[in-house]
Amino acid sequence: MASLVRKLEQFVRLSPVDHAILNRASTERVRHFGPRVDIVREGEKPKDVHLILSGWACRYKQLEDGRRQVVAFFLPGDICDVNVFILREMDHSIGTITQVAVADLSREFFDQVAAGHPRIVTAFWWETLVNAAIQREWTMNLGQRTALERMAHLLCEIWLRLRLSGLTKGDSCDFPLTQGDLADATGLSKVHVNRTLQELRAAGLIVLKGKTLAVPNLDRLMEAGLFNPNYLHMDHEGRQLDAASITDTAVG
Amino acid sequence: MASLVRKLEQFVRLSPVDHAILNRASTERVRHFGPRVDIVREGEKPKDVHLILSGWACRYKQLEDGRRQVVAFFLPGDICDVNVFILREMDHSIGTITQVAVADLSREFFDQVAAGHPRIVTAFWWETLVNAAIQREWTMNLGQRTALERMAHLLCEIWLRLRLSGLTKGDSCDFPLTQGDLADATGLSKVHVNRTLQELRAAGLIVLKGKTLAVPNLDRLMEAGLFNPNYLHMDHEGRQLDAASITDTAVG
DNA sequence: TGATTTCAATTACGCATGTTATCTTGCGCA
DNA sequence: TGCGCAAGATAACATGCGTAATTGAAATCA
Repeated sequence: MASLVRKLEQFVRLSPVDHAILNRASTERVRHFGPRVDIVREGEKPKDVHLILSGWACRYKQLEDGRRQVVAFFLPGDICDVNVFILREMDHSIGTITQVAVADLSREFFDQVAAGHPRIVTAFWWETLVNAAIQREWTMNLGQRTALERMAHLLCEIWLRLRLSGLTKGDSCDFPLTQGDLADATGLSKVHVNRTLQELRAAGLIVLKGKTLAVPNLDRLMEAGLFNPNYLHMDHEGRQLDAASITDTAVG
Repeated sequence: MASLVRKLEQFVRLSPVDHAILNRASTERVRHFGPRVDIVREGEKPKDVHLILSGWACRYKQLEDGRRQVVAFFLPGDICDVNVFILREMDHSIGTITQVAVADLSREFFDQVAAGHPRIVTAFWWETLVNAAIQREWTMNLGQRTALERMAHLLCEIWLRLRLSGLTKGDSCDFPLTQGDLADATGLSKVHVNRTLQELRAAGLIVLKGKTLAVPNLDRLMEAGLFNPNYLHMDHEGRQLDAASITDTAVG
């Protein structure tokens, strides 16, 4: 729950009671999954909302002939879909990338929040709106950007989201995605993902080896990806994010 | 408001009071726009939520070099973004396609709904979740489908959404999108949109002339677009949509 | 420790789609 | 009624990216 609270508090200041509520929700009903495993499958009835406590996961859709599109990555602190259970069936699947710990949030939890915890409601709306904005940006990414821009853009996004949750150290971070994952997320072939990564490496924009990514110069990577961070809505009401607020935020 | 209520009631039965609330919200503060005009611009502070009363509009994003991506189409009865005003600035623009009438919904309106009208809250969550699902499907469309599939898929979606709001007559409907609009939405060039439409016409899947689209055989068009309507979540709690429920729903 | 599988790298070749350009058709407006 | 411009159609040519196939390097596991 550390990552979730840290993230939400970038946006709304939560009360001690709010903290307690979130803390409780994210320690009850925790499940663990291995890597490369489905948490939820398309067609199932949505039952709970999933909060990623640790590990990476993704949301994906698949065509009958096997073509697969990753439509979102979930990092620690991400909520899969606030209030999904009002829908009859899932229109996509959620699968793990690495080992993952998930907290299941019930309908009752959301009812309770809606009834008496307006700041959490606002924070969840913010989460929902940002996720929608990310999905739009992915549409833009796939529709208009070249392979190189697209890849750079995706890496910038992941980088900033990790940094917001305190999951980067210096200029590097864990990066468990395979080239196949990146291909499914960018709509490129694996071969072309490989070519594109080589190009980014050759330009000195990334250092990607094993399961670690380093970004020596974020500004240059952002330029290459035509990346404008506005859609992440990482600031609020005049509170700007700077290095200090990112690294110093105390977390209950 | 007719289209909005008709649509929402596919999902939740609203009380007479709910009707009155929605009716009031959509008759106060109505604005009219000409075709090809911006309603909201990227970077602005979101002030109200927009409900499209009549006409077609779109949500789009643009890169500095002019590349433009339409990330959503708005049809009558669509709400642009429930609760956007909690964000500091818009990450995209909203522009009209045709003449458009818009009702502006205030923060106070949403507070009032949240406080005392749980069915409307649920209905708005449904609207939000469906819009998110549509955006995901667009990501899939751009990332995995060929030009022909992509175009067929888009046309199926628009067709079904129009039908849900009672805006089709028989097998045809108004269709004000230019090939340029379709290009911006599908991520294809205008030339290739033209080629693709020719191909759909030659296959007898669509009849598109002037500003009118006819779909002689929806099932075949859906096959061509690998279209699975599940993501539109047009049914709920065992209530299936059939021809009757679509055409006979009484609207206040 | 070797066997097995997954992931990354690389090459050769083909095609779906983009680009540029020109021409035609349709349509709003004086 | 016809001018003027936007939208649609068509053709010739260019290319970014996909496909298929092979090899090598890591990770996983018996």
